[in-house]
Amino acid sequence: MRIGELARRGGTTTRALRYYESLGLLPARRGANGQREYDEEDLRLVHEIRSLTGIGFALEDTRPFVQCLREGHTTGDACAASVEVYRRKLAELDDCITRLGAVRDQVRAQLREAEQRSKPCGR
Amino acid sequence: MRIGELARRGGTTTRALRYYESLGLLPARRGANGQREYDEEDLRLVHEIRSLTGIGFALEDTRPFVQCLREGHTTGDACAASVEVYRRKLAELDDCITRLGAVRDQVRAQLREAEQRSKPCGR
DNA sequence: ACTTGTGTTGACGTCCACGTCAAGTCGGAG
DNA sequence: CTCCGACTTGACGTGGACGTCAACACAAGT
Repeated sequence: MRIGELARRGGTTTRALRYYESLGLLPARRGANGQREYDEEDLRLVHEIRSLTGIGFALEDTRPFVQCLREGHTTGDACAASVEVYRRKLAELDDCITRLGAVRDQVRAQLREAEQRSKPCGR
Repeated sequence: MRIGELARRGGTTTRALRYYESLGLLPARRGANGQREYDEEDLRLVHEIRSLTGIGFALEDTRPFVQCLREGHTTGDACAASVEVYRRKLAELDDCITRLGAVRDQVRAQLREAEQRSKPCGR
């Protein structure tokens, strides 16, 4: 299959796929005419990349997962490096959520305070 | 006072202050030699901007607060537009936290699953 | 033969909040 | 006068994940 079909079936764009290739994330075989040639395996890789980035993973973070699939594992997270990324992301997420929660509380407090000042008179 | 002092006292850099000016956020008067001239009022504005961006507000979001102070109010959030930004940010934060929480749970589940697969054999 | 669709590469644009660098100007101290 | 620090402007870089455009080649359908 060519890049257009892979893009459609993978839920992305040809531009993104060429970009992935430029990062060495998704190298492509070339046909006689120089066009990129992909197979069903590549479609799996694209799905893996998309589902991970969709979750909020950076492209670099998807590399171990893709590598893992390419090594023949049935899932991208069957390798230690992928699991490590999970762990790191989880820690990042926890941290981020905690910080955002604190900020939210702070903004909430400021908002209440501002509202109090604006209508301190009856009711 | 000149830009260097304002930067030091405001806890930022001269580069940032010039950038704020380029955005029309913090216009500066100019002395005879063309140098930017600031006063204590500007320092307050800088503090307002810094404390808001420090919380995670975008520079554009600080505009109503700065404007509010410039209109003579004692706090930047004394104006309706500022309060509106509070509300919007609060909603954004809640939304963001919710989504991140869902992602975290998802990653957690995937992690557990991957760990199960890796050592399904006793203990 | 012609058009349409799909492919190719490369380069530049986007968003955000500045950092960094270059080359020059200005004021005051010694 | 010289030197230093502070100031000026402008241009380019950063990171992430592509979007957009140019200019071209190739294949299939009518």
